[in-house]
Amino acid sequence: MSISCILQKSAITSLHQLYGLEFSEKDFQINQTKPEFEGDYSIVLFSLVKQLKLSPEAIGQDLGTSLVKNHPELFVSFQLIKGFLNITISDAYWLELLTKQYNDICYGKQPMNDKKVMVEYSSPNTNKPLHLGHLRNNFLGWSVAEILKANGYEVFKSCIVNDRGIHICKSMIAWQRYADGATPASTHTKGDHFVGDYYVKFNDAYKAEVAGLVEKGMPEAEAEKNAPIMLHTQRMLLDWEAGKPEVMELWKKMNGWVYEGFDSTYKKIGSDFDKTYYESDTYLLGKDIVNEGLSKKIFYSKPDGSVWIDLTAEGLDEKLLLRKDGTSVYMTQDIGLAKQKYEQYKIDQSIYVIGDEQNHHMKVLKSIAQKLGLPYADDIYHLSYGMVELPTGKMKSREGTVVDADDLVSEMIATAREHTEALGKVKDLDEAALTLLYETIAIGAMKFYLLRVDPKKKMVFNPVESIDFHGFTGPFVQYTYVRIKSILRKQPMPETQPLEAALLPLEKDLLVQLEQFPAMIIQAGKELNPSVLANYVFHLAKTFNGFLAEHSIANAESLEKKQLRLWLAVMTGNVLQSGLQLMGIGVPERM
RNA sequence: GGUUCGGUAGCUCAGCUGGAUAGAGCAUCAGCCUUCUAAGCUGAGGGUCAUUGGUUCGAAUCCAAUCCGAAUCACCA
Repeated sequence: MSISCILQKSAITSLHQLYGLEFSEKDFQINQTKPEFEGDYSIVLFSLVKQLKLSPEAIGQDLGTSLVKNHPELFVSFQLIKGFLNITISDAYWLELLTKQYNDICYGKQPMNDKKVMVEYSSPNTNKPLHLGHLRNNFLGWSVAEILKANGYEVFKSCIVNDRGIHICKSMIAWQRYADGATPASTHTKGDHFVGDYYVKFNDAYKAEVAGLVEKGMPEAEAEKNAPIMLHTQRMLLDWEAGKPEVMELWKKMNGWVYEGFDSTYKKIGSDFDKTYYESDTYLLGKDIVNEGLSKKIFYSKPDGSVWIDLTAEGLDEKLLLRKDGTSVYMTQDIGLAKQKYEQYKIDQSIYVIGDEQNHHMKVLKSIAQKLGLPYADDIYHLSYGMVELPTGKMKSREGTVVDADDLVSEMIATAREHTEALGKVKDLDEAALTLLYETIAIGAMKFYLLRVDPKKKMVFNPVESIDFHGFTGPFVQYTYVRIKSILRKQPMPETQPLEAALLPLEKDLLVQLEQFPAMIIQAGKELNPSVLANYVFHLAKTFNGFLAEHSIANAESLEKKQLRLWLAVMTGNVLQSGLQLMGIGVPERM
């Protein structure tokens, strides 16, 4: 239990002893004491005034005295300033924390809680390469999964690959028409980019055909429907659904190229999945649920045979679930897949990491599940994140302003190399170690940059700012870790002795922050928000650097101080490493 | 038009379950490398927390209205 929780519980007990009244956590707040005042944690007294009909000063005096009397080993003194009761925690408490936890790799991790969660993220289309938006999604999903693990959940990472449909046929048609047998290997192109290029070629050809038809006097809307290449593509989709061998073969071949490309990108950015679903396997799911809904009269048929649900009472609209020809739509298969996940993995919660443009869809999905009375309906959670924009505005594929994931990774690695070479601190490392180092820095910078903001909010990706390795960045935190490692390599650990000397303010600041790490993990898990950790880890690194500028470890005033500071360094290093790890960011030993 | 989300320093963002003089980073300016990695540290300037009203001992935070911006409201996925 964190010290602020202990303080709150103790205060509740003291208030009961003093005034005979029951209070709860909601009745008063505990804050960290502002640096300009003496003390570590503050109890805000105002909210108690009304209930106790006493002045804040009187309450503070009573409460402070009682706390110190009841727990002299924890609370050594108090100061009463305006309506704030500032409590000073004993050095013994902080020293004990350090002694017990300084070298515990698992510090901050919560015990297993028997709950199972699935986190679905990434969800690529197999007709184009991954871009910046996918990166935010991947980093978020992976990090949230790790954070949940640290909170004691059993977590399954899943991915649904959008590998079928009209858009996939588009690149297939274009390849048939224009590739003349070219392959990723023959053109030395990464498979997903190769296929993506044909998707672009399709759109160019389609546009040209539409323009041609319009020129001949056809209205635009009609031209869009009747362009030969589009009709051709639609025929191919029907052939695909009928399982026509040559279409299936082409489809498998081209998707294979894409997967090869995706695999190498995923490997580079450190994304992985416990289970991959393919839409080609799941797109027929959910039809049994439609029948169930019809028999329960939750769904209804229209005269043309299509099946709908009326959600107007929920403030939503009517939603189609089965077309008149009996084929299912996006929503139908999502309902089916939700059920499959629940049944296969016995999960208690299903988290979907999907952009906020699908808020409506996910709300409808959950609402349908609830209406059907499905047992897992309430456990469907949409982790909705905002779009990534550029300083010039939104990314638009039509205008070629989409930031490609692979390009970005290569640029970041190149920048990391430049920086590192310019500083010249690791000239003695061999080529393999250097390659690893550049990747660790580059990927760390990208992940930190995309995870440091609240996922719910849309964010601006500034290419210039993103390659800055100073300040509120991943490399800054990594660098702090590297400094710690460097010190620990050079300073032998003195023989352990009990710590008793009084803590200096900067030493205590560090301990106060280290003590908050478990609470941060819990908060990040509750909010499904890695930015909590990004902020925390940055502050901790900042505090450590400040501490290091002021106090020497090698030439500490005494052997005891040296041991204390080495332990502080070890623990700070561990916490930085764990915190970064929860964001998918690795730490180098040198940089 | 309906629904949802957002508006905090020049820029990017914290803070939002109400609490002390609103914080970081970048950018700008001024300092700090014969001692543990300067990808660092210290300091300065920079704010009508969109606007107005309300609730409260106390509001960036809660409520209402207004203004501005975004997403969405497909027999696409």
